[in-house]
Amino acid sequence: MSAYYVTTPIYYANGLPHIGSTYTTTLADFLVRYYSMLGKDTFFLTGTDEHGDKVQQAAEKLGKSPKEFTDEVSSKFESAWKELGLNPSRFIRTTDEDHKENVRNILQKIYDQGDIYFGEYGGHYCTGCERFLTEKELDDGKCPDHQTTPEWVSEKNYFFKMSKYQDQLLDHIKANPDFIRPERYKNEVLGLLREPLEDLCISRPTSRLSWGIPLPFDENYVTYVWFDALVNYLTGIGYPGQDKAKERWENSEHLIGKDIVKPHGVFWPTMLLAAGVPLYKHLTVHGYWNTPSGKMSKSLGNAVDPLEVKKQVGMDVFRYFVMREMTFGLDGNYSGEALETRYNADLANNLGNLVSRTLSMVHKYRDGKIPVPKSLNEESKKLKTNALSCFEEMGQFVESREFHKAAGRIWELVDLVNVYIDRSKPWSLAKNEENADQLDETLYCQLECIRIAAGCLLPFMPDTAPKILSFLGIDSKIEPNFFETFELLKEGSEVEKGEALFPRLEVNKEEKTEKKIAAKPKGGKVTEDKAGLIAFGDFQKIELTVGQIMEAAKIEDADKLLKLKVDIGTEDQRQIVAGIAKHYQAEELVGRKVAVVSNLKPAKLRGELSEGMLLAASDDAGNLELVYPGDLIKVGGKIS
RNA sequence: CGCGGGGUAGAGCAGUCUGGUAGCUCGUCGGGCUCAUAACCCGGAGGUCGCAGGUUCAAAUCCUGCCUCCGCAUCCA
Repeated sequence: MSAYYVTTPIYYANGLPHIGSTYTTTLADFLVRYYSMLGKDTFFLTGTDEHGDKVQQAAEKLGKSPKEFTDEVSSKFESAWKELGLNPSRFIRTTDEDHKENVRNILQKIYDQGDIYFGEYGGHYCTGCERFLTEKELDDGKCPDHQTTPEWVSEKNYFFKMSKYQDQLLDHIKANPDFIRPERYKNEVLGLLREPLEDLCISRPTSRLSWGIPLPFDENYVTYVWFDALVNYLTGIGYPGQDKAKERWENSEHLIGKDIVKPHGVFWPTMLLAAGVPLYKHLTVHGYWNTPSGKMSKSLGNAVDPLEVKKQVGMDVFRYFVMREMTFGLDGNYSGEALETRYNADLANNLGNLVSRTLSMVHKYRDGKIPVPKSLNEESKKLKTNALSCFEEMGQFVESREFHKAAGRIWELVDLVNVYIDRSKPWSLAKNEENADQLDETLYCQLECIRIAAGCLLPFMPDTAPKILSFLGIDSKIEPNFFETFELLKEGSEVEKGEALFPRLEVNKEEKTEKKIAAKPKGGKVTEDKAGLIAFGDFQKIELTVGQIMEAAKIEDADKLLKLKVDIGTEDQRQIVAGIAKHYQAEELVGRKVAVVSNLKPAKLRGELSEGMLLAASDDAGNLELVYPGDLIKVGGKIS
């Protein structure tokens, strides 16, 4: 029995699962389920990354010890995955004792062989941020957050001789084309390796950061980020000591998002080479989920909450959607509308309806008992051929990590059955007793196809697929011949009528839509009718307030933006960033009354928080004029 | 000349490495069927593949130049 070992990144312990981490973890869960079906010994690792200054600071802010803080966060992660039906074999924490020990052992080994040295590290240190800023972060030589000039501080630290292993890694990548995939990311790493690698700073002095794993050879330092975090992939399976660990490692796959290609594609393999550990087998990289209007981010508040999605449509639908919708490796768009379209088209109309119409016919024409045909005609044989190759062909797409095509292959079969039914016309056959054999044949082929499709669907939809199989009177334990025979369902066994698997979602009925669909996370969505008109209720959602500009200033480096402080009658003034710098000078705006959209979701523009927008009129000639509410209504007055 | 990713039917996207009838989903129009979740089936309309050059018998695909959109502060897949 061969092994399969998959990991997700360990998630940093200062947030909660969001669409990205849920996507990665879902893919891992899918792969584990798939390879388990093939009879492999699978292991699935995820967990939390708990050391570092961010965590230390976050804990301090809450008046907690780092350990208390990470205990809470990591347990939230753990229970969230459980809630979402994602079941790792181990949930690792970088604060776990075996991990700390493992990290120290590996560090010691690499240190002993001379690949870690003590050196000087210099940088722009901002005391406000309590960290080094990169050249890029500096804004005209100053810290963008504190507007202070950082001090040039040099610090002694330990460095890992990454450069020593650069060529070895390059050779490995060239010799193993699927080491990093999809190809675009392999090319990215090859690009990084074209330049000489700098050695990696792997420590922080305890005087500055105490929340970490002490270096085994110098207790005045803790290890910083790379060894702490990446080594978890070995600790998770107890490498090298534990049984099976070696075989698992030989069949390991790291699943990551495209933002952390460099640490996983460059740092980690060189670390492994230094540690004398064979390299992992695959690094599989996926793209980002964006919203139709741009990137998703916590600070913009448009991030999708997976637990909310689960509540609305269920995890199976989410799983299917993310795997089917995104071309693996590229970025994809996540929207309630797209989800709704997939749901109705693929799940309700095709799959759900196919199951429903088939079961209904078996009940109507054969009293709910499965009939077995005497022979198959050409049409049925063609269908059978497609069904029997479905799992294997899907598997080929899974192997190449083209999940969208793997899902698509199942629907190729589903579509084919719908066409088959239409051509066979069982409802006509049922009218004449002479056609009983043909009717048996048609119904049986439908049922067998549904059985196989549901089997293929198991890793995609672990709740729904077993349900379909149970409708057919079989359990979801996959026998070795499950996908190889077209004669598995037994004559006379009963099928259930089954409830609708995926009730259609009604489009353009605002209330239902808002309730059922995972749309934009807050505020609901505005539904336009065909003439582009919105309902009065939609308009009412917009809160307009009379405000007065108290301060105005131009934003550096932005030719259109002004930063304004606006009094709208509330206790605190609102900061609003407005794109009107081409039409108004900052000075002339102070004191001016304006109409403000006061319940707009805050956004950051050029790093400045904007908590609303100003109403302005414009024409094709490029003129723009702020809407002016007049003198009668005081600041804070409502506009409607 | 900062880095990276895009620009292909009304919308969303494949296809580009490995040139050779431009494909998928949704929408739309017309027809069919009635077993089914107003579903399913058939057919049609709709594209100068961002622009301009070049290589080639042949270019969405290779080469050159240009235009344009998006991401690159913390966080984060």
